[in-house]
Amino acid sequence: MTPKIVDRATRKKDIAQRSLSLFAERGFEAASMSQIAEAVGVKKATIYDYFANKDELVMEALKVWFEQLLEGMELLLAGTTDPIEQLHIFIDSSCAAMEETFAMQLTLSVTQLMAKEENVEKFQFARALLARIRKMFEGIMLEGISRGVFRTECARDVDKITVNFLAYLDGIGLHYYLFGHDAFDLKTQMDFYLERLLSQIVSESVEARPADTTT
Amino acid sequence: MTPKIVDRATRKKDIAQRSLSLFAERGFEAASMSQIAEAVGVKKATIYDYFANKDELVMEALKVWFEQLLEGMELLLAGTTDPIEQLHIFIDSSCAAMEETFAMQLTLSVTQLMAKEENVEKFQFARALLARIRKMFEGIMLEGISRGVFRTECARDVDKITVNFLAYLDGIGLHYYLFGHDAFDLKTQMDFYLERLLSQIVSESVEARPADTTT
DNA sequence: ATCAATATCGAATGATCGGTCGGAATAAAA
DNA sequence: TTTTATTCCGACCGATCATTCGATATTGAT
Repeated sequence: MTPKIVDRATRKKDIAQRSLSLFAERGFEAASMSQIAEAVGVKKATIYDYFANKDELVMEALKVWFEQLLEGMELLLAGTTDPIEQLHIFIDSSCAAMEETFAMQLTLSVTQLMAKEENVEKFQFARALLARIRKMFEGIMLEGISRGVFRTECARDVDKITVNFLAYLDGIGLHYYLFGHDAFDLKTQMDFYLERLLSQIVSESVEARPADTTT
Repeated sequence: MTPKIVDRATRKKDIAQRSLSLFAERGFEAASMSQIAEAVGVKKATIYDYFANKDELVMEALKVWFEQLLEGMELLLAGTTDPIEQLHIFIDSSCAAMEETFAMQLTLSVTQLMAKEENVEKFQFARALLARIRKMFEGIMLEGISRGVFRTECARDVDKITVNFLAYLDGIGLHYYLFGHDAFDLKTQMDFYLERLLSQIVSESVEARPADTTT
C-alpha cells in the first residue's frame, strides 16, 4: 500500500525549505519554477506533484521561514525574565537577523507580495505573525511596568511605543540593507534607539543602579 | 526640417509621468509594456521610439516622481525658519505622502528594484536623493542647535538622530501601508515619535515656553 | 518474480513577455 | 503639389513563463 516510503508532508516542507535561498536571491516573482527546481534539486514537474501552483509553494516556504524566526526569538527571550535585558535581546537578535542579507532579501520579497491588493487575504497569516511579535514586545513592557522597572505612566503609551518600536526596527533594517552597510553601523543605531527609549521609560529608582529583578 | 512639432524631451517626460500610476498599481516588474502603453494612451511600439527599453522608462519615471516630491518638501520647509516648526512640517508632509497609497506603492516598487544587486549602480541617484533629504534634516537640527533651541549636547548625536529619524519614517509608513489603516493612526504615531524626540533635544530654556526664534 | 502504487521526470502547451521593423499617417518645407 | 522628416503603430519575433500529462523508474507487498 505504501511502496515508496516518502512522507509527503515532510517532503513538502523540505522542498519549501530548500526553495528559500533562491527566493531570497531572486525574489518570489522573479524566481522561475525552473530555477526553483534546480535550486531544490528536483525537476520542475516534481514540484507540481507536491504543490498545486507556484503561489502555494511560495506561501509554504514563507510559513516555514517565519516559524523558524519566531521560535528562535521566543527561545532567546525565555532565557531571562528581566525586561530591560529582554529588550536588549529583542534588539540584538533583530540586528543579527538584519545583518544577513538573506533575511532582508526575503523580507523585501514578502513585502512586495503583501502589497498586492489581490493578496490581502492570503497574507492574514503574516499579519497574525506581526501580532505575535507585538504581543511579545507588549508583554515585556507590561511586565516591566508591573515589576516597577518601567514607569507606571508608560502604561497608557504602551500601544504607541510598541507600534513605533516595531516600525523603527523594520525601517532601520530596510535602510541598512538598501543604503549600504558603510552608511552607518546597524548595531550602534539600534542601541542608540534603545538607549533613548529606556531613558524615557525606565523608572528613576532603577535608573540609578544597574538592572535589578527585585521589586 | 521639423514637420511635426513634438518636443521629444517634453513628450518623453510626459510618457514617463503617465506611466507612474500603473507602476504604482502593479509594480515596476509586473507592469508589462502592453499595460503601460495602454495606461499611457499610446501603442507599445511608440514607447520604444522614446525609450531604449523598459528600464530606461522606469528610471525616467522614477526621476520625475522623486523630483516632484523633493521640490514639494523643500518648498514647505522654506515657509518657516523655526526648527521645531520645520520638524513638524517634515513629519506632517511625510504623513500626508504616506497616506496616499499611490506613493507607498511606488516606494515599495522602488525598494524592490533597488534591492536587486545588478541595479546597485543604476540607483545611485536614489541614494543621492536620500542624501539630500538627510541634509535637509541635519540642517534643521544644526540650525536648531546654533539658535539655542536644541541642546548643544545634541551636536555629537545629530548623525545618529538623523539616521534613526529617517529610518523610523520609512518604517512607520511601511507598517501603515502593509498592516492596514485600521491598525493604528499614522498621524498620532508620528506625532508621538516627534514629541518624544523633542522632549529629549529641545533645550530647557525653550521647553518651558512655546517655540521662540530669538536666541 | 510479479504486481501495483507511488515518485519522478521529459517533453510539450498556450500565454505572455520585452523588443523589432517596415510602413501608414501627418505636416512643415519646397 | 510634391518632397521629406517625423510620429505613430500593426504585426510579428524568439524567449521564457507557469502548468500539464503520459511515460518511466522505483520499491514495498504478495
